[in-house]
Amino acid sequence: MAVEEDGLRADARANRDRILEVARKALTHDPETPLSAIGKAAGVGQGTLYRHFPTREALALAIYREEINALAALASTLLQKHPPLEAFRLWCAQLANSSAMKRGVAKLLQGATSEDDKRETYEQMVLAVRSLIAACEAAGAIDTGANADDVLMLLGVLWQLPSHPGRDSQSARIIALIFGGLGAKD
Amino acid sequence: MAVEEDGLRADARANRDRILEVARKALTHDPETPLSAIGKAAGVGQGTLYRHFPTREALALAIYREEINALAALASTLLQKHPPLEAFRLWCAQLANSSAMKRGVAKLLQGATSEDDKRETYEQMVLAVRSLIAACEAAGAIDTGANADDVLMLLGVLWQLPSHPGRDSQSARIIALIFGGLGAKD
DNA sequence: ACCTGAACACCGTTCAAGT
DNA sequence: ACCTGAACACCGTTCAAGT
Repeated sequence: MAVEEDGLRADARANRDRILEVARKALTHDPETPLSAIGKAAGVGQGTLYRHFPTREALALAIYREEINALAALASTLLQKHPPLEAFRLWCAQLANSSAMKRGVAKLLQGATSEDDKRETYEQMVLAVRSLIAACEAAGAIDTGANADDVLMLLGVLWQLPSHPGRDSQSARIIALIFGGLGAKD
Repeated sequence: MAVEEDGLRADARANRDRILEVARKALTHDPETPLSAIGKAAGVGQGTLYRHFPTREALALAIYREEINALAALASTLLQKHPPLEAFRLWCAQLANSSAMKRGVAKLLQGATSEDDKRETYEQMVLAVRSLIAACEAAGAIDTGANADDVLMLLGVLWQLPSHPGRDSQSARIIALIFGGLGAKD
């Protein structure tokens, strides 16, 4: 009767979820928390942690996947409720604020094209940016010809900004710079 | 009679130089080369390596410091020989091509403001960008009010680009985007 | 089919002994 | 004043034994 959404046995799924929950808190507090400490805090053996997430990177990816999925989905939502350029701006602001992931995912945007699960996550983000660009172009709100990969690369610096007093205003300035590069008509 | 340029004993200086030389090759080949392997390859004991460079980051910083100094110095050289906007463009192109450092220094631009030696290196780069911006503004070649930290942050992605077939053209596109954001008149 | 936890390997860090 | 290299500590990874 148990619903097995992903073919995992119930206890395995429970372990997986518990690891993710513990790891999210631990890694946002200190990105270099020993995996052994996470395993212990989650109450699972070393082997269990390692089987679910073969590497530290795989663990980080699993943690942030939901958050990235939500961001990607947000693009079309915003496009339905707002004029294209406004939607794009709101999306960028949201991206800058999704500080939970911070530098954890910055690496994804770097060597992104290597492994499969990385590529998949990265592609979602590119598609979101591409749809926002396309809508703005169609509305004549920005110049044509912008490359989604390039823009995402630049937006990626918003995740690399250290958290300091002027962080929010710096984000705003950087977004304004990028929109200027896109030829945004405001 | 020995000239001690930095107060180091002759053998200590020789060791330091040898470590840097070996480390440069090893780390550009594989950024995660064990420090112990570098020590062995340089023919020094573990303790010697560790005393000269207390952390992996300190070693990387020492390696790239010359290269960064050269880049920073290049700004004023270019400004003397070319119109401001042209100088800025050439400088960015050079920055994109200084691939020897690649991702090694990308971290510097992130949490840059933490330790002292990092800050010093980072400041050099900011000053270079600031001088280029100021010259362009004075010549009316770009809009006024751009923030050097922001621009350097964006230029930093040029160091994060993975090396793939279209890398050079992507660099050029990204630079063009940034210059568009600056309001460059071409 | 999945878990545990001891065992192993590796690497960064220290430090007593040397020159 | 600087170096060596063995010793230590820590952490990622594996695997035989369990349920």
